[in-house]
Amino acid sequence: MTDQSPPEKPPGNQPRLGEVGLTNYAPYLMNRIMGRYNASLRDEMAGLGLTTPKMRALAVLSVIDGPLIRELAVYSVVEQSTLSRALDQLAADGLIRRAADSSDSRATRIFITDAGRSTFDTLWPRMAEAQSRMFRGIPDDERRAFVGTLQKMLTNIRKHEI
Amino acid sequence: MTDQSPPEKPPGNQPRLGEVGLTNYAPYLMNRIMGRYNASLRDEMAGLGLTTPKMRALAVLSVIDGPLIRELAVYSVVEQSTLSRALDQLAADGLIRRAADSSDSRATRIFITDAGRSTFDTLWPRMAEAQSRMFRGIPDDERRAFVGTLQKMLTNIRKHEI
DNA sequence: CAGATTTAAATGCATTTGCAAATATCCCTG
DNA sequence: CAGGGATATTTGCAAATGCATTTAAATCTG
Repeated sequence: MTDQSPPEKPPGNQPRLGEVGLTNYAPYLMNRIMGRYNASLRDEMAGLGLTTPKMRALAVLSVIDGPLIRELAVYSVVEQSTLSRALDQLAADGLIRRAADSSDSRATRIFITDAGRSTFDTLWPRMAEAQSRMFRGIPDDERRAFVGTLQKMLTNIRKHEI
Repeated sequence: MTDQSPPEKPPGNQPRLGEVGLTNYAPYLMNRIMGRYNASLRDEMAGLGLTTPKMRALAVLSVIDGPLIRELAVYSVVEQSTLSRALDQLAADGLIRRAADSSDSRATRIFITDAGRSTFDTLWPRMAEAQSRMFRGIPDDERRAFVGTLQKMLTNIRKHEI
């Protein structure tokens, strides 16, 4: 990849970040916003004995019933090995339950317990608040359009994912 | 904040995540998209001896000249202690330079070196590509609106930040 | 202006992370 | 149906992370 090799795609040379500016580079803005969102929940989670991976797993499990661990890893955006250990802790705390898959004995399905659901229910209002704060002063239709764009983006990056 | 205390805002009780659905909860979508974006750059960065914190610091420094470390931490979305150590490595590799602030001898300002700029220039095309991939098939005006909303969101969460 | 308080940055340390390898099982091919 | 990959999950281990503390310097207060 030397300075002389032609770019892979036609669009010519990319503008420099300096020209785009940080605040016009979407991934930067998104990382910054999510950094704050995640940090704002950390304290609340710590009070419930949860970490980010544990919370994300619970959140997904509150919506999706009995996924495989590898599916849960994708949905909850947590590395598989990290998730494996997070699940150990959640199981030890009785918030989830591992169950052997009926047709594939390599696989494990994860189910949230009543205790897990109740823990998540304690946390959810804070997550909803955090979202409201993010969107404060942004009209509903703009918000809807924004989420619509996010959904398209997820489809784009999902190529080889679940 | 018990179940009886009135909510801060009129909208009554928050809907459950189950009702909203993961794919209508913006923070979930954003975390998932950024997880993929960050992962897609990790290999490229590893080849340049960079980690996510180091890359973020370089990216910000390519745009903002000589910030204080604490400012750089905010802009680059990296914990101050993590950044401190990332800067050690970047300095050892000659990609940045620490310089005592002239008016406050507690403070340190960080400057990117030519080598640092050139390393970042190698990485930037991949970052730009990653962004293009995210936005594939999304029309320009929708993209602009999306970034506009992100900027509003950044303002919202920025309350006590820089 | 002395003492208390705040602020900037670095560091100690226990925990967390993620890559790579190990383990167990499944599936495909000849 | 045996053997050679795939695939699901866990685990070993070194490195990275982040909280809390330390150090040093600035600023506020009476």
